[in-house]
Amino acid sequence: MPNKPLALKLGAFVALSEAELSILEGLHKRRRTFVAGRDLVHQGQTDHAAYILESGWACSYKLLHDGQRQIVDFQIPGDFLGLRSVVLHISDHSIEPVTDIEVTEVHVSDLLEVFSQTPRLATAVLWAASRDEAMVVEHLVGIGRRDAAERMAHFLLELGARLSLVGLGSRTGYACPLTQYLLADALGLSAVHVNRVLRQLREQGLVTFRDGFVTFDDYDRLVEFADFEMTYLDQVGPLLAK
Amino acid sequence: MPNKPLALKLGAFVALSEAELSILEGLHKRRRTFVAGRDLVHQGQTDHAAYILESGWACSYKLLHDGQRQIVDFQIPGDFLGLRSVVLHISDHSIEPVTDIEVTEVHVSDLLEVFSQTPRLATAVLWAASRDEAMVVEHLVGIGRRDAAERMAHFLLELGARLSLVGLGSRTGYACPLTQYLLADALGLSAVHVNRVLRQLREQGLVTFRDGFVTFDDYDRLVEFADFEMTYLDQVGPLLAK
DNA sequence: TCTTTGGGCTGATCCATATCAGTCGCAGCG
DNA sequence: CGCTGCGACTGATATGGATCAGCCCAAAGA
Repeated sequence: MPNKPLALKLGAFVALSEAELSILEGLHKRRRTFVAGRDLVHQGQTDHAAYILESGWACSYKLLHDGQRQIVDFQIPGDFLGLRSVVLHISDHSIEPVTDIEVTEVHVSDLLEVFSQTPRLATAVLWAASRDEAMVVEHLVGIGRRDAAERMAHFLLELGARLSLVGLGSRTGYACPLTQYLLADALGLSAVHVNRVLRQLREQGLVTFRDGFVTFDDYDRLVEFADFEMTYLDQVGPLLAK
Repeated sequence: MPNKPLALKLGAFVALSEAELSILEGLHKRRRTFVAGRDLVHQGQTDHAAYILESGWACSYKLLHDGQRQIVDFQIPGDFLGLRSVVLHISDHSIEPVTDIEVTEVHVSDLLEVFSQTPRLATAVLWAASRDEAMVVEHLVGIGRRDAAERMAHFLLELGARLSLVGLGSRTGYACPLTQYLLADALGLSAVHVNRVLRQLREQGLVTFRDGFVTFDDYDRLVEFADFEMTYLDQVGPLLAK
Protein backbone atom coordinates (compact mmCIF):
# COMPACT_ATOMS: atom_id res chain seq x y z
CA MET A 1 0.00 0.00 0.00
CA PRO A 2 1.29 3.46 -0.83
CA ASN A 3 1.98 5.75 2.10
CA LYS A 4 -1.21 7.30 3.43
CA PRO A 5 -1.49 11.05 2.95
CA LEU A 6 -2.04 11.69 6.67
CA ALA A 7 1.13 9.82 7.58
CA LEU A 8 3.02 11.75 4.91
CA LYS A 9 1.79 15.04 6.29
CA LEU A 10 2.46 14.33 9.94
CA GLY A 11 5.79 12.82 8.99
CA ALA A 12 6.88 16.22 7.68
CA PHE A 13 6.60 17.53 11.22
CA VAL A 14 7.45 14.58 13.45
CA ALA A 15 9.53 11.68 12.24
CA LEU A 16 7.28 8.72 12.98
CA SER A 17 8.49 5.25 13.97
CA GLU A 18 7.09 2.02 12.55
CA ALA A 19 5.18 1.48 15.78
CA GLU A 20 3.62 4.92 15.67
CA LEU A 21 2.70 4.49 12.03
CA SER A 22 0.86 1.28 12.76
CA ILE A 23 -1.03 2.89 15.64
CA LEU A 24 -2.02 5.65 13.26
CA GLU A 25 -3.13 2.94 10.88
CA GLY A 26 -5.28 1.44 13.60
CA LEU A 27 -7.30 4.64 13.72
CA HIS A 28 -8.60 4.08 10.25
CA LYS A 29 -11.79 2.21 10.77
CA ARG A 30 -14.90 2.36 8.71
CA ARG A 31 -14.28 3.54 5.20
CA ARG A 32 -16.95 5.53 3.45
CA THR A 33 -17.43 7.36 0.18
CA PHE A 34 -19.44 10.47 -0.60
CA VAL A 35 -20.44 11.89 -3.94
CA ALA A 36 -19.53 15.38 -5.13
CA GLY A 37 -21.87 18.21 -4.24
CA ARG A 38 -23.87 16.55 -1.49
CA ASP A 39 -23.18 17.99 2.00
CA LEU A 40 -21.54 15.75 4.57
CA VAL A 41 -22.15 18.07 7.47
CA HIS A 42 -24.72 20.83 7.77
CA GLN A 43 -24.29 24.07 9.64
CA GLY A 44 -25.86 23.74 13.09
CA GLN A 45 -25.88 19.96 13.05
CA THR A 46 -24.96 18.41 16.40
CA ASP A 47 -24.07 14.92 15.23
CA HIS A 48 -20.36 14.42 15.71
CA ALA A 49 -18.18 12.16 13.70
CA ALA A 50 -14.81 13.26 12.39
CA TYR A 51 -13.21 11.95 9.22
CA ILE A 52 -9.83 11.70 7.59
CA LEU A 53 -9.91 12.49 3.89
CA GLU A 54 -8.21 9.73 1.90
CA SER A 55 -8.86 10.82 -1.66
CA GLY A 56 -10.67 13.64 -3.42
CA TRP A 57 -11.26 17.25 -2.40
CA ALA A 58 -13.80 18.85 -0.09
CA CYS A 59 -14.53 22.35 1.16
CA SER A 60 -15.88 23.82 4.39
CA TYR A 61 -18.06 26.88 4.12
CA LYS A 62 -20.58 29.08 5.87
CA LEU A 63 -23.86 30.28 4.46
CA LEU A 64 -25.19 33.80 4.98
CA HIS A 65 -28.81 34.83 5.36
CA ASP A 66 -28.87 36.35 1.87
CA GLY A 67 -27.71 33.11 0.27
CA GLN A 68 -24.11 34.09 -0.32
CA ARG A 69 -21.51 31.69 0.89
CA GLN A 70 -17.94 31.98 2.02
CA ILE A 71 -15.67 29.00 1.63
CA VAL A 72 -13.39 28.90 4.61
CA ASP A 73 -10.98 26.25 3.49
CA PHE A 74 -10.50 23.37 1.08
CA GLN A 75 -9.56 19.95 2.34
CA ILE A 76 -7.21 17.71 0.43
CA PRO A 77 -6.10 14.13 1.15
CA GLY A 78 -4.58 13.82 4.60
CA ASP A 79 -6.73 16.54 6.13
CA PHE A 80 -9.29 16.09 8.89
CA LEU A 81 -12.95 16.87 8.27
CA GLY A 82 -15.08 18.23 11.09
CA LEU A 83 -12.57 17.88 13.90
CA ARG A 84 -13.50 21.23 15.41
CA SER A 85 -17.23 20.54 15.28
CA VAL A 86 -16.62 17.61 17.57
CA VAL A 87 -14.94 19.72 20.22
CA LEU A 88 -17.52 22.50 20.06
CA HIS A 89 -20.33 19.91 20.07
CA ILE A 90 -21.93 21.77 17.24
CA SER A 91 -20.97 22.36 13.67
CA ASP A 92 -20.67 26.04 12.87
CA HIS A 93 -20.11 25.34 9.20
CA SER A 94 -21.02 22.95 6.43
CA ILE A 95 -18.77 20.56 4.52
CA GLU A 96 -19.27 19.65 0.92
CA PRO A 97 -17.26 17.26 -1.24
CA VAL A 98 -15.92 19.03 -4.33
CA THR A 99 -15.23 15.73 -6.06
CA ASP A 100 -16.31 12.24 -5.09
CA ILE A 101 -14.33 11.48 -1.96
CA GLU A 102 -13.20 8.58 0.19
CA VAL A 103 -12.91 9.07 3.93
CA THR A 104 -12.32 6.99 7.01
CA GLU A 105 -14.32 7.61 10.13
CA VAL A 106 -12.49 8.44 13.34
CA HIS A 107 -14.03 8.20 16.77
CA VAL A 108 -12.87 10.94 19.06
CA SER A 109 -12.57 8.50 21.92
CA ASP A 110 -10.11 6.44 19.85
CA LEU A 111 -8.17 9.55 18.99
CA LEU A 112 -7.87 10.54 22.65
CA GLU A 113 -6.90 6.99 23.49
CA VAL A 114 -4.09 7.13 20.95
CA PHE A 115 -2.99 10.47 22.33
CA SER A 116 -2.53 9.16 25.84
CA GLN A 117 -0.58 6.17 24.51
CA THR A 118 1.70 8.05 22.18
CA PRO A 119 2.17 11.71 23.09
CA ARG A 120 4.28 12.22 19.99
CA LEU A 121 1.28 11.49 17.81
CA ALA A 122 -0.75 13.90 19.92
CA THR A 123 1.86 16.56 19.29
CA ALA A 124 1.75 15.88 15.58
CA VAL A 125 -2.04 16.07 15.35
CA LEU A 126 -2.12 19.20 17.48
CA TRP A 127 0.45 20.67 15.14
CA ALA A 128 -1.73 19.81 12.15
CA ALA A 129 -4.71 21.50 13.77
CA SER A 130 -2.67 24.60 14.56
CA ARG A 131 -1.41 24.68 11.00
CA ASP A 132 -4.99 24.59 9.75
CA GLU A 133 -5.80 27.51 11.99
CA ALA A 134 -2.77 29.40 10.74
CA MET A 135 -4.00 28.86 7.20
CA VAL A 136 -7.39 30.28 8.06
CA VAL A 137 -5.66 33.31 9.54
CA GLU A 138 -3.59 33.72 6.40
CA HIS A 139 -6.78 33.44 4.36
CA LEU A 140 -8.33 36.15 6.53
CA VAL A 141 -5.38 38.44 5.92
CA GLY A 142 -5.58 37.78 2.21
CA ILE A 143 -9.23 38.67 1.95
CA GLY A 144 -8.87 41.69 4.20
CA ARG A 145 -5.78 43.27 2.78
CA ARG A 146 -4.66 41.80 -0.53
CA ASP A 147 -6.10 42.74 -3.88
CA ALA A 148 -7.75 40.13 -6.07
CA ALA A 149 -4.64 39.11 -8.01
CA GLU A 150 -2.36 38.77 -4.99
CA ARG A 151 -5.09 36.85 -3.21
CA MET A 152 -5.44 34.40 -6.08
CA ALA A 153 -1.69 33.98 -6.44
CA HIS A 154 -1.26 33.38 -2.73
CA PHE A 155 -4.10 30.90 -2.69
CA LEU A 156 -2.74 28.87 -5.59
CA LEU A 157 0.72 28.80 -4.01
CA GLU A 158 -0.58 27.68 -0.66
CA LEU A 159 -2.59 24.88 -2.22
CA GLY A 160 0.47 23.81 -4.17
CA ALA A 161 2.58 23.66 -1.03
CA ARG A 162 -0.06 21.65 0.82
CA LEU A 163 -0.43 19.21 -2.06
CA SER A 164 3.33 18.76 -2.36
CA LEU A 165 3.43 17.67 1.25
CA VAL A 166 1.19 14.71 0.46
CA GLY A 167 2.80 13.92 -2.88
CA LEU A 168 0.13 15.47 -5.10
CA GLY A 169 1.96 18.51 -6.40
CA SER A 170 5.32 20.06 -7.13
CA ARG A 171 6.96 23.35 -8.02
CA THR A 172 5.76 22.91 -11.57
CA GLY A 173 2.06 22.55 -10.78
CA TYR A 174 -0.76 20.26 -9.74
CA ALA A 175 -4.14 18.85 -10.75
CA CYS A 176 -6.93 21.02 -9.35
CA PRO A 177 -10.64 20.13 -9.63
CA LEU A 178 -11.92 23.54 -8.48
CA THR A 179 -14.28 25.55 -10.68
CA GLN A 180 -14.03 29.32 -10.96
CA TYR A 181 -17.25 29.53 -8.93
CA LEU A 182 -15.61 27.72 -6.04
CA LEU A 183 -12.57 29.98 -6.26
CA ALA A 184 -14.89 32.97 -6.17
CA ASP A 185 -16.67 31.74 -3.06
CA ALA A 186 -13.34 31.10 -1.37
CA LEU A 187 -11.65 34.37 -2.27
CA GLY A 188 -14.59 36.71 -1.74
CA LEU A 189 -14.78 37.63 -5.43
CA SER A 190 -17.38 37.23 -8.14
CA ALA A 191 -16.92 34.38 -10.58
CA VAL A 192 -16.58 36.91 -13.34
CA HIS A 193 -13.72 38.62 -11.62
CA VAL A 194 -11.99 35.33 -10.87
CA ASN A 195 -11.92 34.73 -14.57
CA ARG A 196 -10.35 38.12 -15.28
CA VAL A 197 -7.76 37.70 -12.56
CA LEU A 198 -6.75 34.27 -13.83
CA ARG A 199 -6.33 35.69 -17.30
CA GLN A 200 -4.22 38.52 -15.91
CA LEU A 201 -1.92 36.13 -14.03
CA ARG A 202 -1.62 33.97 -17.13
CA GLU A 203 -0.78 36.94 -19.35
CA GLN A 204 1.88 38.05 -16.90
CA GLY A 205 3.47 34.63 -17.20
CA LEU A 206 3.02 33.77 -13.53
CA VAL A 207 0.51 30.90 -13.30
CA THR A 208 -1.82 29.15 -15.69
CA PHE A 209 -5.01 27.51 -14.46
CA ARG A 210 -6.65 25.66 -17.28
CA ASP A 211 -8.52 22.39 -17.81
CA GLY A 212 -8.27 21.39 -14.18
CA PHE A 213 -4.56 21.93 -13.97
CA VAL A 214 -2.51 24.64 -12.28
CA THR A 215 0.87 25.29 -13.85
CA PHE A 216 3.42 27.55 -12.21
CA ASP A 217 4.96 29.39 -15.14
CA ASP A 218 7.43 31.29 -12.97
CA TYR A 219 7.37 30.03 -9.40
CA ASP A 220 9.83 32.51 -7.95
CA ARG A 221 8.23 35.58 -9.47
CA LEU A 222 4.85 34.31 -8.30
CA VAL A 223 6.09 33.90 -4.72
CA GLU A 224 7.48 37.42 -4.90
CA PHE A 225 4.25 38.77 -6.36
CA ALA A 226 2.02 37.11 -3.76
CA ASP A 227 4.29 37.89 -0.81
CA PHE A 228 4.06 34.20 -0.03
CA GLU A 229 5.61 33.16 3.26
CA MET A 230 5.37 29.45 3.89
CA THR A 231 7.18 28.94 7.18
CA TYR A 232 3.95 27.77 8.79
CA LEU A 233 3.22 25.17 6.14
CA ASP A 234 6.16 22.86 6.13
CA GLN A 235 9.06 22.86 8.47
CA VAL A 236 12.56 22.79 7.03
CA GLY A 237 12.58 19.14 7.99
CA PRO A 238 11.03 16.98 10.69
CA LEU A 239 11.48 18.83 13.94
CA LEU A 240 11.52 15.85 16.24
CA ALA A 241 13.94 13.07 15.32
CA LYS A 242 12.97 9.43 15.56
CA MET B 1 -10.32 37.93 45.25
CA PRO B 2 -12.95 38.42 42.53
CA ASN B 3 -13.44 35.52 40.17
CA LYS B 4 -10.74 35.43 37.52
CA PRO B 5 -11.93 36.06 33.97
CA LEU B 6 -10.49 32.79 32.68
CA ALA B 7 -12.37 30.79 35.29
CA LEU B 8 -15.55 32.67 34.42
CA LYS B 9 -15.12 31.88 30.77
CA LEU B 10 -14.30 28.21 31.15
CA GLY B 11 -17.06 27.91 33.73
CA ALA B 12 -19.58 28.84 31.05
CA PHE B 13 -18.65 25.66 29.26
CA VAL B 14 -17.69 23.19 31.97
CA ALA B 15 -18.92 23.55 35.53
CA LEU B 16 -15.67 23.57 37.48
CA SER B 17 -15.25 22.14 40.97
CA GLU B 18 -13.36 23.88 43.77
CA ALA B 19 -10.48 21.48 43.26
CA GLU B 20 -10.31 22.21 39.56
CA LEU B 21 -10.49 25.93 40.19
CA SER B 22 -7.55 25.80 42.53
CA ILE B 23 -5.52 23.79 40.05
CA LEU B 24 -6.32 26.43 37.46
CA GLU B 25 -5.19 29.00 39.99
CA GLY B 26 -1.91 27.14 40.39
CA LEU B 27 -1.16 27.79 36.74
CA HIS B 28 -0.95 31.50 37.33
CA LYS B 29 2.68 32.06 37.99
CA ARG B 30 4.75 35.06 37.19
CA ARG B 31 2.64 38.16 36.80
CA ARG B 32 3.77 40.77 34.32
CA THR B 33 2.55 44.06 32.92
CA PHE B 34 3.03 45.53 29.47
CA VAL B 35 2.37 49.07 28.29
CA ALA B 36 0.01 49.95 25.46
CA GLY B 37 1.40 49.96 21.94
CA ARG B 38 4.60 48.05 22.53
CA ASP B 39 4.65 44.58 20.89
CA LEU B 40 4.76 41.55 23.18
CA VAL B 41 5.46 39.10 20.38
CA HIS B 42 6.89 39.77 16.95
CA GLN B 43 6.04 37.94 13.78
CA GLY B 44 8.63 35.22 13.15
CA GLN B 45 9.90 35.19 16.72
CA THR B 46 10.69 31.69 18.00
CA ASP B 47 10.71 32.40 21.71
CA HIS B 48 7.72 30.70 23.25
CA ALA B 49 5.91 31.75 26.34
CA ALA B 50 2.13 31.84 26.48
CA TYR B 51 0.14 34.24 28.64
CA ILE B 52 -3.28 34.59 30.16
CA LEU B 53 -4.67 38.10 29.88
CA GLU B 54 -5.90 39.32 33.27
CA SER B 55 -6.81 42.91 32.55
CA GLY B 56 -6.72 45.25 29.57
CA TRP B 57 -7.09 44.55 25.85
CA ALA B 58 -4.63 43.32 23.25
CA CYS B 59 -4.76 42.48 19.56
CA SER B 60 -3.01 39.96 17.32
CA TYR B 61 -2.19 41.02 13.79
CA LYS B 62 -0.17 40.28 10.71
CA LEU B 63 1.91 42.74 8.74
CA LEU B 64 2.09 42.74 4.94
CA HIS B 65 5.08 43.61 2.81
CA ASP B 66 3.55 46.94 1.84
CA GLY B 67 3.10 48.02 5.45
CA GLN B 68 -0.62 47.38 5.72
CA ARG B 69 -1.76 45.34 8.63
CA GLN B 70 -4.67 43.07 9.32
CA ILE B 71 -5.81 42.61 12.89
CA VAL B 72 -6.86 39.00 13.26
CA ASP B 73 -8.46 39.19 16.68
CA PHE B 74 -8.69 41.21 19.84
CA GLN B 75 -7.97 39.62 23.18
CA ILE B 76 -9.92 40.54 26.29
CA PRO B 77 -9.48 39.41 29.90
CA GLY B 78 -9.64 35.62 30.17
CA ASP B 79 -8.13 35.01 26.74
CA PHE B 80 -4.83 33.30 26.00
CA LEU B 81 -2.06 35.15 24.21
CA GLY B 82 0.25 33.28 21.89
CA LEU B 83 -0.93 29.76 22.60
CA ARG B 84 -0.75 28.73 18.96
CA SER B 85 2.74 30.13 18.49
CA VAL B 86 3.90 27.71 21.12
CA VAL B 87 2.55 24.69 19.29
CA LEU B 88 3.85 25.78 15.89
CA HIS B 89 7.22 26.67 17.48
CA ILE B 90 7.12 29.93 15.60
CA SER B 91 4.96 32.97 15.84
CA ASP B 92 3.20 33.69 12.59
CA HIS B 93 1.74 36.93 13.91
CA SER B 94 2.47 39.79 16.28
CA ILE B 95 0.66 40.74 19.47
CA GLU B 96 0.29 44.29 20.69
CA PRO B 97 -1.40 45.55 23.86
CA VAL B 98 -4.17 48.02 23.03
CA THR B 99 -4.20 49.34 26.59
CA ASP B 100 -1.77 48.74 29.41
CA ILE B 101 -2.28 45.10 30.29
CA GLU B 102 -1.62 42.62 33.08
CA VAL B 103 -0.85 39.03 32.19
CA THR B 104 0.31 35.88 33.89
CA GLU B 105 2.89 33.67 32.27
CA VAL B 106 2.02 30.04 31.58
CA HIS B 107 4.57 27.37 30.85
CA VAL B 108 3.35 24.89 28.32
CA SER B 109 4.83 22.06 30.32
CA ASP B 110 2.69 23.10 33.31
CA LEU B 111 -0.37 23.29 31.11
CA LEU B 112 0.21 19.78 29.74
CA GLU B 113 0.82 18.58 33.29
CA VAL B 114 -2.52 19.99 34.38
CA PHE B 115 -4.18 18.38 31.37
CA SER B 116 -3.04 14.89 32.27
CA GLN B 117 -4.17 15.40 35.87
CA THR B 118 -7.60 16.83 35.12
CA PRO B 119 -8.96 15.92 31.70
CA ARG B 120 -12.00 18.11 32.30
CA LEU B 121 -9.76 21.16 32.36
CA ALA B 122 -8.10 19.95 29.19
CA THR B 123 -11.52 19.71 27.57
CA ALA B 124 -12.37 23.21 28.69
CA VAL B 125 -9.15 24.73 27.38
CA LEU B 126 -9.48 22.84 24.11
CA TRP B 127 -12.99 24.18 23.86
CA ALA B 128 -11.72 27.73 24.39
CA ALA B 129 -9.14 27.27 21.64
CA SER B 130 -11.76 25.91 19.27
CA ARG B 131 -14.02 28.81 20.07
CA ASP B 132 -11.22 31.21 19.20
CA GLU B 133 -10.80 29.45 15.90
CA ALA B 134 -14.53 29.64 15.24
CA MET B 135 -14.35 33.38 15.85
CA VAL B 136 -11.55 33.75 13.33
CA VAL B 137 -13.67 31.85 10.83
CA GLU B 138 -16.61 34.11 11.52
CA HIS B 139 -14.32 37.10 11.06
CA LEU B 140 -13.21 35.66 7.73
CA VAL B 141 -16.79 35.28 6.58
CA GLY B 142 -17.53 38.83 7.65
CA ILE B 143 -14.65 40.32 5.71
CA GLY B 144 -15.29 38.20 2.66
CA ARG B 145 -19.04 38.49 2.34
CA ARG B 146 -20.57 41.19 4.53
CA ASP B 147 -20.65 44.86 3.65
CA ALA B 148 -19.00 47.43 5.89
CA ALA B 149 -22.04 48.14 8.09
CA GLU B 150 -22.99 44.50 8.70
CA ARG B 151 -19.38 43.73 9.42
CA MET B 152 -19.14 46.48 12.00
CA ALA B 153 -22.46 45.50 13.60
CA HIS B 154 -21.45 41.86 13.79
CA PHE B 155 -18.10 42.73 15.25
CA LEU B 156 -19.56 44.92 17.98
CA LEU B 157 -22.10 42.26 18.89
CA GLU B 158 -19.50 39.53 19.09
CA LEU B 159 -17.27 41.61 21.31
CA GLY B 160 -20.25 42.35 23.54
CA ALA B 161 -21.07 38.68 23.89
CA ARG B 162 -17.48 37.80 24.72
CA LEU B 163 -17.24 40.58 27.29
CA SER B 164 -20.51 39.56 28.92
CA LEU B 165 -19.10 36.11 29.48
CA VAL B 166 -16.36 37.54 31.69
CA GLY B 167 -18.59 40.09 33.37
CA LEU B 168 -17.45 43.15 31.41
CA GLY B 169 -20.51 43.81 29.31
CA SER B 170 -24.24 43.35 28.95
CA ARG B 171 -27.07 43.72 26.48
CA THR B 172 -27.00 47.46 27.03
CA GLY B 173 -23.36 47.97 26.12
CA TYR B 174 -19.73 47.92 27.26
CA ALA B 175 -16.60 50.00 27.71
CA CYS B 176 -14.42 49.70 24.62
CA PRO B 177 -10.92 51.21 24.37
CA LEU B 178 -10.54 50.67 20.61
CA THR B 179 -9.81 53.59 18.30
CA GLN B 180 -11.35 53.87 14.86
CA TYR B 181 -7.94 53.07 13.40
CA LEU B 182 -7.88 49.75 15.21
CA LEU B 183 -11.39 48.98 14.04
CA ALA B 184 -10.31 49.77 10.49
CA ASP B 185 -7.33 47.41 10.66
CA ALA B 186 -9.54 44.67 12.06
CA LEU B 187 -12.41 45.02 9.61
CA GLY B 188 -10.41 45.61 6.47
CA LEU B 189 -11.72 49.16 6.08
CA SER B 190 -10.14 52.58 6.04
CA ALA B 191 -10.36 54.63 9.22
CA VAL B 192 -12.38 57.20 7.34
CA HIS B 193 -14.92 54.66 6.32
CA VAL B 194 -15.16 53.25 9.83
CA ASN B 195 -16.23 56.68 10.92
CA ARG B 196 -18.96 56.87 8.31
CA VAL B 197 -20.25 53.41 9.11
CA LEU B 198 -20.42 54.18 12.81
CA ARG B 199 -22.38 57.33 12.07
CA GLN B 200 -24.75 55.38 9.87
CA LEU B 201 -25.40 52.76 12.55
CA ARG B 202 -25.92 55.51 15.10
CA GLU B 203 -28.38 57.38 12.86
CA GLN B 204 -30.32 54.18 12.28
CA GLY B 205 -30.70 53.83 16.04
CA LEU B 206 -28.84 50.53 16.21
CA VAL B 207 -25.58 51.09 18.12
CA THR B 208 -23.68 54.10 19.38
CA PHE B 209 -19.92 53.99 19.79
CA ARG B 210 -18.73 57.16 21.42
CA ASP B 211 -16.18 58.21 24.03
CA GLY B 212 -14.87 54.70 24.53
CA PHE B 213 -18.28 53.23 25.13
CA VAL B 214 -20.47 51.02 22.97
CA THR B 215 -24.21 51.36 23.61
CA PHE B 216 -26.69 48.98 22.02
CA ASP B 217 -29.61 51.26 21.15
CA ASP B 218 -31.74 48.41 19.81
CA TYR B 219 -30.15 45.05 20.48
CA ASP B 220 -32.69 42.89 18.69
CA ARG B 221 -32.77 44.94 15.52
CA LEU B 222 -28.98 45.00 15.53
CA VAL B 223 -28.80 41.20 15.81
CA GLU B 224 -31.24 40.99 12.92
CA PHE B 225 -29.29 43.51 10.87
CA ALA B 226 -25.95 41.79 11.41
CA ASP B 227 -27.29 38.24 10.97
CA PHE B 228 -25.60 37.50 14.28
CA GLU B 229 -25.55 33.86 15.30
CA MET B 230 -23.90 33.29 18.62
CA THR B 231 -24.28 29.58 19.25
CA TYR B 232 -20.54 29.11 19.14
CA LEU B 233 -19.81 31.79 21.71
CA ASP B 234 -21.64 30.77 24.80
CA GLN B 235 -23.46 27.59 25.44
CA VAL B 236 -26.98 27.73 26.79
CA GLY B 237 -25.48 26.69 30.11
CA PRO B 238 -22.52 24.65 31.27
CA LEU B 239 -22.56 21.47 29.22
CA LEU B 240 -20.83 19.22 31.69
CA ALA B 241 -22.30 19.19 35.19
CA LYS B 242 -20.11 19.16 38.26
C1' DT C 1 -1.64 80.75 28.29
C1' DC C 2 -0.40 78.89 23.85
C1' DT C 3 0.98 74.97 21.22
C1' DT C 4 1.04 70.36 19.93
C1' DT C 5 -0.90 66.01 19.16
C1' DG C 6 -4.15 62.38 18.45
C1' DG C 7 -8.62 60.95 17.60
C1' DG C 8 -12.93 61.86 15.47
C1' DC C 9 -15.29 63.80 11.66
C1' DT C 10 -16.58 65.44 6.67
C1' DG C 11 -16.91 66.28 1.47
C1' DA C 12 -14.88 65.33 -3.17
C1' DT C 13 -12.94 62.28 -6.13
C1' DC C 14 -11.15 57.83 -7.88
C1' DC C 15 -10.64 53.01 -8.58
C1' DA C 16 -11.29 48.05 -7.85
C1' DT C 17 -14.59 44.95 -8.12
C1' DA C 18 -19.55 43.69 -8.58
C1' DT C 19 -23.40 43.16 -11.56
C1' DC C 20 -25.78 42.62 -15.80
C1' DA C 21 -26.36 40.64 -20.00
C1' DG C 22 -24.89 38.10 -22.84
C1' DT C 23 -21.64 34.41 -26.19
C1' DC C 24 -19.11 30.13 -26.84
C1' DG C 25 -17.87 25.28 -26.36
C1' DC C 26 -18.65 20.97 -24.64
C1' DA C 27 -20.84 16.79 -22.45
C1' DG C 28 -24.91 14.27 -21.54
C1' DC C 29 -29.25 12.77 -23.10
C1' DG C 30 -33.92 11.99 -25.20
C1' DC D 1 -29.71 14.83 -34.25
C1' DG D 2 -30.72 18.81 -31.72
C1' DC D 3 -31.82 20.13 -27.09
C1' DT D 4 -30.21 21.40 -22.28
C1' DG D 5 -27.14 22.80 -18.79
C1' DC D 6 -22.81 24.06 -17.00
C1' DG D 7 -18.47 26.23 -16.92
C1' DA D 8 -15.45 29.53 -19.07
C1' DC D 9 -15.24 33.86 -20.95
C1' DT D 10 -16.24 39.06 -22.30
C1' DG D 11 -17.79 44.13 -22.58
C1' DA D 12 -20.58 47.77 -20.45
C1' DT D 13 -22.12 49.88 -16.55
C1' DA D 14 -22.82 50.51 -11.51
C1' DT D 15 -21.16 51.02 -6.83
C1' DG D 16 -18.81 50.44 -2.32
C1' DG D 17 -15.14 51.81 -0.16
C1' DA D 18 -10.39 53.96 -0.52
C1' DT D 19 -7.85 58.05 -0.81
C1' DC D 20 -6.99 62.88 -0.45
C1' DA D 21 -7.30 67.04 1.89
C1' DG D 22 -8.64 69.26 5.56
C1' DC D 23 -11.38 70.83 10.03
C1' DC D 24 -12.63 70.47 14.98
C1' DC D 25 -12.06 69.37 19.69
C1' DA D 26 -9.94 67.87 23.97
C1' DA D 27 -6.02 66.52 26.60
C1' DA D 28 -1.18 67.02 27.49
C1' DG D 29 2.95 69.78 27.59
C1' DA D 30 5.66 73.98 27.66
